[in-house]
Amino acid sequence: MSLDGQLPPKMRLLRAAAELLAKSAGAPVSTRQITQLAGVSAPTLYHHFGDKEGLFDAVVAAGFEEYVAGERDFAPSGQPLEDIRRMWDNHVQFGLNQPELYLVMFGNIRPESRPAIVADAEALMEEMLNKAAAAGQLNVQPREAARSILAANVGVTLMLIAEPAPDRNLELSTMTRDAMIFAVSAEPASGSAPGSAGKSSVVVAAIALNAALQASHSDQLSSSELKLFLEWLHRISATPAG
Amino acid sequence: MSLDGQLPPKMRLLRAAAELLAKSAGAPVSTRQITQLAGVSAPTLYHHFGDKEGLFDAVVAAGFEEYVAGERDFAPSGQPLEDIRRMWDNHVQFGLNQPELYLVMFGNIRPESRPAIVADAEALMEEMLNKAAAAGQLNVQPREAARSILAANVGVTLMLIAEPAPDRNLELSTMTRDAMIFAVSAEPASGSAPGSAGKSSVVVAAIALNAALQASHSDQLSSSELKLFLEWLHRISATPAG
DNA sequence: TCAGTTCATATAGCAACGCTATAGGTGCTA
DNA sequence: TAGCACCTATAGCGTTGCTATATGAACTGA
Repeated sequence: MSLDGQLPPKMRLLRAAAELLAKSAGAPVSTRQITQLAGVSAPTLYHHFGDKEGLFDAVVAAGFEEYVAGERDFAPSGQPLEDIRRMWDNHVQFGLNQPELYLVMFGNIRPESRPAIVADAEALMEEMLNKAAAAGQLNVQPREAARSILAANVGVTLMLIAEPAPDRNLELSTMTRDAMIFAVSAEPASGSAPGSAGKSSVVVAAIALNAALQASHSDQLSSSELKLFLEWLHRISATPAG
Repeated sequence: MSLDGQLPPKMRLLRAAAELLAKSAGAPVSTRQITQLAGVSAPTLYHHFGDKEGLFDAVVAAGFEEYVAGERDFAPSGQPLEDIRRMWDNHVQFGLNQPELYLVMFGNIRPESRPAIVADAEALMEEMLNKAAAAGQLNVQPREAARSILAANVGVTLMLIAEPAPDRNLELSTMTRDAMIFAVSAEPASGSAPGSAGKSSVVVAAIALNAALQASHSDQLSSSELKLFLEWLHRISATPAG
């Protein structure tokens, strides 16, 4: 019933709390559950963490270290904006992997206690944006860009967490990500996208449609179809909505 | 000590809960506090709302109605994208005015219960974006644009709530707002467009057409023409680039 | 070696919590 | 007036976060 008897009680409490929190689906986790799973009695918790909240803060801090480690993990690609994309995706993935922890970290932020984490997360992203700025790829100050991108990143992740897992559509993330990165960048990562793996499928679809229509050789639509298609388009776009 | 004795107990409970929640700064609010402030005894709460959570859900529902009313309040400017800006600002202001309520509404969303509110908020924004799409001002589908904009809007609002009030810099909001709106809008301010190097006017028109057709008032195309058009569009956008 | 001190854990229990079994009062309709 | 819903209150159950107090283990200095 209890977690490994070998670890010190402090660690066992941390792991028990994290485990129960992850499984709790939002329901409150009691100190009695935690201490029982840790194989420890009540006062031990208060000796080490002072508070229930203190314990949860420690869990959050541990989770945040894991987050930071993940954000630093990959090798820099040499293209700062591409690295920002990876940081974004990594952030989203962290949230989806540990939704309860994420909700505590970013969903419950109140002015009196939490923003230290937010500030650190911002600093992490700002660090990367500084490289982009140095390379002349930014049209706003790195700090503002970092705050803006992180805010959008958090919002997207919360939205995805709110959706039932089977319905989750990660295109929301890639689309918002690319919109934000483009908005702060000085030069559009234009058509010849470097390592074009990162392009959103919306853009791909748009380019595909464009190409199909421009090229009269399209084998998707016959030339007569195309002619009709364009005629309809014209008819409709010349008409006020309604 | 008790709220107006004239209102029915159900209302008094709602108001007491809302008031205590607003003042609580994140600390939990007990049913005993609520019932005492409402001048009512414990079982009354459970008679009307079943649960503590039921009461809080009712508070949230009331808050959401207020939010929706605010989002519909202003007269349409005739420029859909300008209206989207106002919706964004209104959203942020709502969050800053009632941070505790907002955190419950958007900061604690879990897949099992909450997303109804998110879906409604998305629908609200999608409604406005449909007008933009019909006017040919969008380069993505209104639903995707609404989800993306709302996600960023929520993220920004949470970030601003997390900051101590004196330090709040609303430029984070305006900057992110304009970035998102620009990213989904069809008309680049100048030069080349987002990630697009050429989101052609054909694409924009196609999206506009799609929006107009969804509204189904269209007498511009016969229903058979419409069906064919949508089939072509689907064929084309399902085609890999190049 | 051994008292003194500090650290770490346990027993037992308090006040406050969410909630409910039960019953009494009120205003209808017949 | 009887009967019946509806609404509210008294009292109390089990659980919660937390603590007053005590016990054992490990280190310290003389």
